[in-house]
Amino acid sequence: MEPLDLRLVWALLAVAEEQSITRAAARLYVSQQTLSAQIQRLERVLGVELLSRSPRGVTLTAAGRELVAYGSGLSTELDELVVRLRAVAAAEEGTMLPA
Amino acid sequence: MEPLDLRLVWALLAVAEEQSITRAAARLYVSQQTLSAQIQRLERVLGVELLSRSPRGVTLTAAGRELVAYGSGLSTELDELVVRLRAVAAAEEGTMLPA
DNA sequence: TAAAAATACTCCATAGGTATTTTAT
DNA sequence: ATAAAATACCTATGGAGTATTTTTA
Repeated sequence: MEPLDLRLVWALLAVAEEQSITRAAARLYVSQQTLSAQIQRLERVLGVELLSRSPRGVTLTAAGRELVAYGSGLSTELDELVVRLRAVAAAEEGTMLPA
Repeated sequence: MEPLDLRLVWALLAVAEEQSITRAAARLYVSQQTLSAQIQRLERVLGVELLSRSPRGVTLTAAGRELVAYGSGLSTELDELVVRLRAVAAAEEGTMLPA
């Protein structure tokens, strides 16, 4: 199975906040077309529609809201994880005997 | 900041189980060189050494063990998430009125 | 000195950009 | 008619493979 690309989840978070692919794209410094394709890629990998499209713009589906909720928490968790890893690595360095 | 690529984390899990890049590579159907590069990429992104290398093979650093522990749980969580998303999507479909 | 991992290189898949078309109010 | 998203097409970055070299117990 194709693995979940977290960049695409972060992209969805931006779309959710802006309630617009076009505006989120600007904020992410990518083109509207690219962000649109990213969301489609995410939907294809998950096999689930995340956005309802109309010429007025986009709204989250129930699955989209669920993923946004999970993704927000995950984003925080991963940031904390990286900090922890670096702390652990630094501590291990400290246990090395001087050359 | 460069985003964490989960495929690389799954690769580390395989290396941890096999305690060997070469054997893990075989299990993942990629070359030893590719898997070696993947782990280096992961280490570069995180800014942390995950493996201690020697001609005898590899062993996890403290940070490597921490990431393996976190990654194992995450793998399970994400599988469950996908199942949940599909269930939610199916339920929403059900609420649509027939055309 | 030999096994395990790292490096050098080549190639190709795919993510991203630009131009354009489609959609539905 | 118009503003938003989708599609078509092209390009280039970087991930994967093969051959080879390096490492140290």
